Amino acid sequence: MNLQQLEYIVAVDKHRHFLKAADACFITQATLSMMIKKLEEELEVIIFDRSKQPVVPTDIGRKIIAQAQVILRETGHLKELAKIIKNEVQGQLRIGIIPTLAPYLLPLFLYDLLRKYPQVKIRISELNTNQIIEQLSNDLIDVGILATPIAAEGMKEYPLFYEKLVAFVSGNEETLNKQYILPEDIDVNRLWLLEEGHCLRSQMMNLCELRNKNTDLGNLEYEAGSIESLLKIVEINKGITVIPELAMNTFDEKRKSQIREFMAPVPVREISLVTYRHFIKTKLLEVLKQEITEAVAKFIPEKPAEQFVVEI
Amino acid sequence: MNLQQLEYIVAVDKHRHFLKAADACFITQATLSMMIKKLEEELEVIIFDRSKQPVVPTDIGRKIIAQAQVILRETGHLKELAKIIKNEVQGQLRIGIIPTLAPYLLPLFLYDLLRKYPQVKIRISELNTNQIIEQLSNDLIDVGILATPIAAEGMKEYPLFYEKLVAFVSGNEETLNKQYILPEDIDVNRLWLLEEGHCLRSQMMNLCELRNKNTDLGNLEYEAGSIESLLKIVEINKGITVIPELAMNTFDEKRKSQIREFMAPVPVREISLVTYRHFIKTKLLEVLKQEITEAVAKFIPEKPAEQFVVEI
DNA sequence: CAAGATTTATAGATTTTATCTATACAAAGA
DNA sequence: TCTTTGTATAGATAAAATCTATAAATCTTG
Repeated sequence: MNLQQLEYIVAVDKHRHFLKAADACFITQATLSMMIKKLEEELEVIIFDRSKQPVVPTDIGRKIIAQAQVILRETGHLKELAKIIKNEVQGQLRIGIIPTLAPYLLPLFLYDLLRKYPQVKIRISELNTNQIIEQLSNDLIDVGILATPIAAEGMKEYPLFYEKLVAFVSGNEETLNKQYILPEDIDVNRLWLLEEGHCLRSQMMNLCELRNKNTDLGNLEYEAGSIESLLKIVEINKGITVIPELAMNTFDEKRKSQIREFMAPVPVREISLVTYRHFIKTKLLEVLKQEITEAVAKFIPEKPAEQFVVEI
Repeated sequence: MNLQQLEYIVAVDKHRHFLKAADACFITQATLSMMIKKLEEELEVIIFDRSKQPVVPTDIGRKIIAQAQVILRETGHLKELAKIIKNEVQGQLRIGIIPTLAPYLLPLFLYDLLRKYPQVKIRISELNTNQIIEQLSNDLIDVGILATPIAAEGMKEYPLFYEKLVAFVSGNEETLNKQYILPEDIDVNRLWLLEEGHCLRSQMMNLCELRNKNTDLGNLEYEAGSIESLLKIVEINKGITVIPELAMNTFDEKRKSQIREFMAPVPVREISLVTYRHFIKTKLLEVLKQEITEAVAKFIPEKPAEQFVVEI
């Protein structure tokens, strides 16, 4: 017994004519006859009385056909279900995101996304790059939002946008006199860094060609835990730091005046969605990518003519 | 999509293991993988997350599997239904039966049959042989009970029993002196016949080698419409007639004393069930045959050593 | 009542699908 | 790193569904 045979008997019941039913099923009459005969043999029941014109179902046949219709209705439901479900954005998405991005990126899209897709449950963890990679591998999170490229086996990267790096300069710094600066303009001895583990720290070090150098401005030693801390230090004390573009979104005029952009080619960090091997929540990923890209486009409208991705 | 694929995903959901599920389905793991992949492609939905160990259905997969189980349950019902129905004796059976048999045969089995198979509806028409054949051809009745053989195209005969023909002799007839008689002993001029149309009439004529002879006993001309009429005439008047064995079932002693059996080979009439070409109520026919044969066996226990079927 | 039309069944060829064996690939454990 | 476990894939084979052509049966019509 198979679903087609059931369709065939329902068609014959409907048309009361083998040829018409066959046409309706897009098969030849010969095939229809054979398939129905086969079903009858399997069930050991005669479904149609072919001696009548038009053909009529037998008493038994009517019951079989009724049940066949139930089955076909249920298979219709299954197909419908699949169609609805696959287009429906739903389920849980566990996101890991680096701390230098989280407070600036998440507010840009999260609220809209949750309102637009009420069936989607999102769980966010602020993690540094290594933690994200580990948790992806152990299926503790579904997707990471972090700076790329990362050389990690089995990870897939989906670049979202390129975020400029800019300098944030203390009021009494010499660098502030220039409109555009070069990496070389940054005095590595006056550069404040994030604490160990932040990818932005290594990017800052790479940008300024700084290797394992202890940054020590006078009597203060401070490895900042967040960009906001970095900013505060520069403001209160002296020196310079490098921050990503989105961090200056909510800057007041005072802070804005302390920003200095780099001369072309502009250093940028590549921000990507990263998934591990057997990631299957493709629909959710697609939505996430779409929502982030859209939201970010409003804040990073123009792309510099020349840019280069700073290594991690 | 087909029923097997649904069975396969249900099996994988149950065993949470492709190889075990494949064994349970009596196929190889390769086939199972391919079939499930095919279903997933058709529905455009991923049903199982194979990266997990043991494999688990996806959120979507769980819903698909649940609906698959509904469908499989309904197909189970269909098979059950067929099994029950095909063993259940039910439906309407329209029987045509010759008048020389009806009042003697029907009481022997009809009541028991209806009680035994309450789902069976029986409609009986007393018809002569030609009417039965015509009504069978026109699907006005399903089965005939009559004397055979009949040479009619498309008819199928299922012999039930062989009914002896006996002589019923008036008290003042010479023939009564013999214990067993021969057809030649019957004076055709003293033989009462049934009216035209009864097969028993032609059988009587064939038995007595009588052709188109007007039977006329003195001043009475009477073509009887029933065996009971024949008996009454013989009793009241004189002469002789031929009746079938079952007609003497309810005879009192007086009547029994007027019966004379034929010497071997004993003339019998063959009583059969007759159906037309596309008869499909085979189960009902089987039951009818069984019930009649059983009932008649109680009244016609011994079969004569030598007998011959009288032609119609 | 024979000839043609209509309807379903059947035979044999062909295409499609399901299944198998063997092997690859991936992940986990020793 | 090697072995073990679990799933996927490739190619061959077996099974099935389907097709074309035609038969058989019935019905219609001149």
